[in-house]
Amino acid sequence: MKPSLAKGTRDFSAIEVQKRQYIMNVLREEFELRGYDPIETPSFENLETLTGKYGEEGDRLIFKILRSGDFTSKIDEGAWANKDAKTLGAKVADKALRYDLTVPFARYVVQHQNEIAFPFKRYQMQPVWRADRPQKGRFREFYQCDADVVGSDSLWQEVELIHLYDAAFTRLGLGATIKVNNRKILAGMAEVLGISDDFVAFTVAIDKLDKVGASGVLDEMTKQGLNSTAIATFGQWLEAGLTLEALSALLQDSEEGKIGLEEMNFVLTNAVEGLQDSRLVFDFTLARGLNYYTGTIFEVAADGVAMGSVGGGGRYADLTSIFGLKNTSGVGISFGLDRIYLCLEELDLFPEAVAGKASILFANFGEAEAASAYGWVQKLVANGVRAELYPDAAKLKKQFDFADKKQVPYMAMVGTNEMAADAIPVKNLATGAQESKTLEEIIALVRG
RNA sequence: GUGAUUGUAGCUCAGCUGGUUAGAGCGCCGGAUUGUGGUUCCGGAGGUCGCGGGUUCGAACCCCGUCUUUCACCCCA
Repeated sequence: MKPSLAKGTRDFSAIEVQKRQYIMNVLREEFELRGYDPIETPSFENLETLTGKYGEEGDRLIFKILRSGDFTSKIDEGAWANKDAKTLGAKVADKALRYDLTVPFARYVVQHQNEIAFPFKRYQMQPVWRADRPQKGRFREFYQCDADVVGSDSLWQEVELIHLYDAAFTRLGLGATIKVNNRKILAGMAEVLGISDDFVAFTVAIDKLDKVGASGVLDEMTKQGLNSTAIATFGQWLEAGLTLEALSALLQDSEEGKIGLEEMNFVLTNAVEGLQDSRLVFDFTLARGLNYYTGTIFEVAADGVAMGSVGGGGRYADLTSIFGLKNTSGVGISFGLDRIYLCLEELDLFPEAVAGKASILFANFGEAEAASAYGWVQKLVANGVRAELYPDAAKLKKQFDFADKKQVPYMAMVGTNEMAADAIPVKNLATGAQESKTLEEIIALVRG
């Protein structure tokens, strides 16, 4: 059988894992500095925990897990004959791989509500799965690194999360534009236009502004069947420019819209203080597809790279109520590890040091010599120096080739003459220089 | 889900208009060279031409289906 990977998945080799760990270490430090604690949840959940949380499109992209028993007996003939995928799906599968980290987190909070102290701040770095078609920067298995707070309505949380984004991307050296909006502003616009019932279609159209332009957005709205006078009015708004100032006049008659603007102003004025390298911009076209967002929403684009968003998030006032915990508002952000990786790679921003540390390989000259060499290896390892013995008494050429390929910088030669010696020949493989060294000298040399 | 695109040795790729036994470079294994590598030279192994069907005297090449790759749309990190 020919080995191959499942669609949209990847293997990670040593250097890639090291680079990924570098990113995760930065994120972990920034999370923990601000009081977020780590949790983990299972890779799969009950199907009903996940369905209906991500919108229609999202439901389609959930990876379902086939029931392990005799699922065929649970299907009645009528449903099978109708080929109704939705009903059949629930019969055939009752578990699913997690689609994001937010919904499992909401489930976690409700289930552990008596053990945790609110406001509860957690971070989580785990893979998620989506049954999407792969393309640039899009995989079917990828990592999200999330920070969320639940149990506080305070807008200071939003401010902190913006600073968290800024601090992380600044440290990674990745120029980032943090776009923010507020769902209540969008809702207010729909309300004033009298198209609240078509809110989703409205946001989908608006979201395309930078891609298709103003006329494209209006065409899209027409295609979605929105009220034509509303579309015309919105066209005038677009022409005049939808700044925060303009919106405060336009949304006078919407209570929700006014609240949204208030919130947005608070977040913006407080978040610009102490911002490092990232740009923070209000973007009224930012909508986000996940339908559990209710207030502030975030999205981060990396500067200088053509890549989808490298992060996103927002406030969800009521996500836990689906699981039975009311009046508990949460807000959180997500870092897209895989896309951040691609950006850092493309812009050549990984530091040299992520590659493996220095180490030393002991050549194997035979049974007795190997035993002596292994004694050296043990002493070095005990002193925190990466050392290993070549396991077989192979030809030296082969042992050197191995060291080269593994990029081991030093090789030690414990031959018959050195078996009892206090100092042994150590060769620098890059320069070819060879010198006799004691244990202390080797420790100093390899540690650099 | 829609529309394109890709698949030949471990890797990167040639392979003419359909015509004998499908090639190269790199890598791998062995030797020149039994305790000092990277160079060089010599030899060797390695291929169901993604898979299934069809057309043809004959298919890596043409047709259909399918899987896979990459890209765009939708949506998203």
